[in-house]
Amino acid sequence: VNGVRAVVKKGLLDWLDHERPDILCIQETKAHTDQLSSEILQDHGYKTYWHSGERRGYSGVATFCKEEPLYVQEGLGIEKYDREGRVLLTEHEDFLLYNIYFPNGQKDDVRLQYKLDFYDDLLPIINEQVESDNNVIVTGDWNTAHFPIDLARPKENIRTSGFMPVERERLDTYVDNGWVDTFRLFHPEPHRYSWWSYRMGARDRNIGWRIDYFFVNGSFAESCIDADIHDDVMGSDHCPISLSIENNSS
DNA sequence: TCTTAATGCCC
DNA sequence: TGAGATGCG
DNA sequence: GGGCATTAAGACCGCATCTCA
Repeated sequence: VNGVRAVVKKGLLDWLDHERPDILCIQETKAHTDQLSSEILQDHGYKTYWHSGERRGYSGVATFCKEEPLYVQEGLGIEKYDREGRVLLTEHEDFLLYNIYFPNGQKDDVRLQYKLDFYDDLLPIINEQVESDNNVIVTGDWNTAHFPIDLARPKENIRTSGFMPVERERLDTYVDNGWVDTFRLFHPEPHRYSWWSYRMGARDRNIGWRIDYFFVNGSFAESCIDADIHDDVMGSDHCPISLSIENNSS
C-alpha cells in the first residue's frame, strides 16, 4: 500500500467497512505498530497482525482476520529476510496463508541477488507444507511479472528488475512445482495490471504491471471460485487483488 | 516511463 | 515547524 | 554521409525519514 498511514488518511478503513473481506493482506506498511493510530488497531471487526521491518518507514506487512487464526508466525524463520519485515504466516481452518512482500531488485545487483535468494529459499518451505497435506496460499507483492502479457512494456523492460529472465525463471520453477497463479484461471485477457508507476501518468494510460498474485498449490486451485484485480480502487501505486475460496465448512 | 542526445552499425 | 535533501520503490 | 537501431542520462511521482535552522 506504499505506507499504511497514508492510505488510512485516504480512506482505507471506509473501503474495508464496505468490502468486509474475511481476510485482508497488506504489504509495504512502512510503519511500526507504535506509529499507528488507534482507529486502525481496533473497532473495525478484525484481528490485526503486523510484521514490521527494523528500519523505520521501510517494508512491513499486516494481515487482518475476521476469525482468529489457529496460528500466527512473523517471518520465514530466516534472519536475513525476517529483519526486513516481509512475511506473515497465518493458519486457518482450510489453508495456510503466506502474506509476503517479496524484495525489490531494482536498486543494485546485491538486492537483485537477495530477491532471487528469497524465491529460492521460500519454495522448499511451502513445498514441504503441501507435502504435509496442507493447502497453501501465497499472496502479496511478488515484484515480478511472469509473462509478456503481464506488463504493458515487455520489450523495453527485459533488462529491468521485475521482468528479467532470471526472475521469470523463478516463477517458472514455482509453476513446475505445481503452484498456480489463480488470476489466470479466470482471466486470460491482456491489459490487466495491479501496479503502475506514479511517474508520467502511467496509471491513467494503464501502463502497468501485474506483479501481485495469489499462488496456491495445484489441488487447492480446484477450490478457488474467483480471482480478480480491482483497478478502480485508488490510494496506492498498487490496487487490491482478490481470491474467493469455496466454503467447505458445512 | 519517456524524451533527448550520443553512439554504433550497415549499406 | 517546515524547507530541502535522501532513501527507496 | 544518410538512415536506422540501440544505449545512457535525466526528469519524472509519492511516502517516510532525517537534517538543519
